[in-house]
Amino acid sequence: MHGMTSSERTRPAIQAPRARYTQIADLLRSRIEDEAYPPGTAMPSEPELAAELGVSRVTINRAIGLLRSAGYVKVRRGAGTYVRSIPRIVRDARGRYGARVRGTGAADAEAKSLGLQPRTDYVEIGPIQASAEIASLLHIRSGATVLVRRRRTFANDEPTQIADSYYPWSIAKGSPLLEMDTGVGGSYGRLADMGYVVGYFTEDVTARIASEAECQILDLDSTQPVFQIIHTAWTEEHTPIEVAVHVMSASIWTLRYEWEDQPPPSRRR
Amino acid sequence: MHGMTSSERTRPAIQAPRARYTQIADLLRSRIEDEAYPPGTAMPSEPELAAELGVSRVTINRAIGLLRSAGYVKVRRGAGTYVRSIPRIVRDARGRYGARVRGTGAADAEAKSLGLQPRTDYVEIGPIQASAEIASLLHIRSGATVLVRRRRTFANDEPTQIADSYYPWSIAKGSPLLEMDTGVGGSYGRLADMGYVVGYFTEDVTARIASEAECQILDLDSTQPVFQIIHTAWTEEHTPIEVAVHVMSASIWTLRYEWEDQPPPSRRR
DNA sequence: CAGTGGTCTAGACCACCAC
DNA sequence: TGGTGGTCTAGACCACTGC
Repeated sequence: MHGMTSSERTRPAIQAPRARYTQIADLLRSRIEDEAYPPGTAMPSEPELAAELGVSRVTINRAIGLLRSAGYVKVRRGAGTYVRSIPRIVRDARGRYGARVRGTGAADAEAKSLGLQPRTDYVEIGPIQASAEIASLLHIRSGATVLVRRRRTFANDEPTQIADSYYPWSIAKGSPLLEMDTGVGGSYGRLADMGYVVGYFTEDVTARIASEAECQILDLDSTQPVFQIIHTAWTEEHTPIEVAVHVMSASIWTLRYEWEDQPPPSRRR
Repeated sequence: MHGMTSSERTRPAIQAPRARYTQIADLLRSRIEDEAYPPGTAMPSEPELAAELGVSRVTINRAIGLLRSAGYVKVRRGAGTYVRSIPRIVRDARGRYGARVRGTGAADAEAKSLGLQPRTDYVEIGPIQASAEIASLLHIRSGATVLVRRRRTFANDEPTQIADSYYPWSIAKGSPLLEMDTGVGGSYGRLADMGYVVGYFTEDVTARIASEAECQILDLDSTQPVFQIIHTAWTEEHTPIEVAVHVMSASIWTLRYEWEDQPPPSRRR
């Protein structure tokens, strides 16, 4: 079919039962893994690939869409499609929030351990009205005032994470939590100073396709999956004192958890 | 543009800077959330929607592709596109593996608590050659023999999870782990009988687009994200005695973790 | 057999980037 | 200004479903 004659043996067989665009995605993926297209370099343009493989540009575009979802390539509009080169970052929940290691920079430490240049930007620190969801997580009434600390973290100037923390205003009002630098021991240190000692943490992890806003902030494609972590710090008396919502690209991060094998505590939430 | 005259006010405005297919996806999503398209029912066909919204069928198809990725709808080839109705299932890692609660059915208990009809199928139980990855996780040499137990779990006959557990053959050989029913206390109970007592667990969580094989087994679209959990059971002496790989649809599951706030143990892996 | 969604193409227009 | 990717369309063919 389609004028395919003697070239049948020389060009890769993009035919047959499986959809062409999936076969092409597999082919391009293998070229990336073999470093025929090395990390950081531009792939051939879509018209070039279309000509090489004997399909329309739309089909190439769709194949590349699969590679984008999987995080293999990143498109720069008008400039070309580039092979990605960021290694995975491990987020060790327990180490991260372990009493010893705390500081301003759990995320920064993770990035640095991989030889990446970390940075954290604060976007907003101040009181707001709690959304229904945040209020429910903090066990306060919807619309009550909460302190929000919105941060963005970067590795080699590439955005890696959105992290928004919320505290009941009754706790945060007039405290060092309103400052950008919360000092030695970080926000949990300051909470402890005020008598709110963390007893345990919970995290609820979901994964979903990134929203449009998240794509903007994290520089993701609109078809890439993200992790959303709802992190809650509880006192021993089972009062939530902080809720943090983290959103991060799933293709960059691995989440690590660790726990002892023992009967769960008598508390039940 | 495009023959749009007096109907401009009556039909939704699909125009303007944003791509049409994203606007259409938003529109359809809101109709699903408002139950204009109730759960379990068929959406209008693609040609119908194309006529209603004044766009080509390809554009409708692309919009529906977004809803599929997000798990809002499920397509039955040749029959139509149906609104999804499965609730989220929470997987509490600690409770799940807590020494008290163990049995054959952690996944089953989770499903049952939501009023869903659980089922677990065993696909394979027997010795195989370890892949490089599994061997590395079990701290044995690549190609060594391991016992694999491959299971599939279901809720209301819909597949929810792939779970493959691996044990060093030196431990598993001739043991009750070769049986389908491992009895009271499950596989960890039998390991303990043999002197391999679990000290702690680790889980490495990633999320990615489902592979073709996983789409088949889990009845997913090829653009939907899945969780992959690498679960390892360790003795107090830091020897891995079981590795389990779980793959599950991200749009169905929420993963829950909980831990005490204390300095991490001295061990470091 | 008619209707459904899956895929593909050629051609087109656009916004954006780099030169 | 030319090249890049983003999007859209009309028309087509296909496999599959259900009657």
